[in-house]
Amino acid sequence: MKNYSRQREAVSLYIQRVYSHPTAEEIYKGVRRILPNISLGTVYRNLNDLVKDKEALILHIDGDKDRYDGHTTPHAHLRCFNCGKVEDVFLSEKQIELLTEIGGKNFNLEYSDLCSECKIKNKKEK
Amino acid sequence: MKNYSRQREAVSLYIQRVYSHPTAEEIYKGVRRILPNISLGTVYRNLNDLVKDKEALILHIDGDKDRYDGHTTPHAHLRCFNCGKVEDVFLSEKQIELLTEIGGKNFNLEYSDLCSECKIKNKKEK
DNA sequence: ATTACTGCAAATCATTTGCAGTTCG
DNA sequence: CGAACTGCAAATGATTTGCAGTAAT
Repeated sequence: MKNYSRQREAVSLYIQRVYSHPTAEEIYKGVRRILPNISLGTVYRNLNDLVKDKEALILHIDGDKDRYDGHTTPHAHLRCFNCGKVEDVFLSEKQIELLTEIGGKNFNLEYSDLCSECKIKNKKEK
Repeated sequence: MKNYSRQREAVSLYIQRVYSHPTAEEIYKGVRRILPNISLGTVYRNLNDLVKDKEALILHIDGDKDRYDGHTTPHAHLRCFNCGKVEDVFLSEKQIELLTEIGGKNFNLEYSDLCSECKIKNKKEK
């Protein structure tokens, strides 16, 4: 039977509270403020469990460090090629329907572009 | 100035000829039949160059080994959760238009599902 | 001749894993 | 108690990199 440890709960809570698509290392740093003795290995183990239980998404966006997303309702991601940030891109019902038509329910859609912040900065510089 | 080595040409040719979305290791094995002394490091370096020059796509699909795709016209990918194969999913003009509307031209769309082959096997077993 | 590229082997570094001890039910 | 989980540190393995030599222009 499953054993919901304090460590798992803390990791789960952390990724639900945050919208920054953090790496394991970042989650580790954040959760350490609550559980100062948690180890990075435990963070990885719990993230993997959460992904298996479909309570989190793992994003293999740039081939560097993996990122995690505690929000599992369908949406897309935008990776900024200026600052590296990963931003959520929300989808309408119609868009979700069309994506599901192409290849099924389990889709993963990602873009590289400037994020909204860098787009604004970019305009000002002209 | 750029220097188009035999190694680069062989790697480029290989990924253009093949539709299997090979890993660097697989490309290395394939290219070694033509250039027996090529090294894995050189394969990686040339793949990275090809990606920079937009002559290839790099696919970070399952967080394991990266895969490479020599076909850069817009299409999606289906990763089979039974056999692991990565299959091309072709898109209509209309679908490409929709995807471009959501987040711009540089999109990357991927599904997990059974591939066409495993779907057929699955039906027979019923 | 000069610059770009190679093969080789070692380094890197994100992630996983083995183990002895701990916590949860 | 027994199973599931932890912290720690070491192992793993894909990818990158330094370097001395080679090839392309």
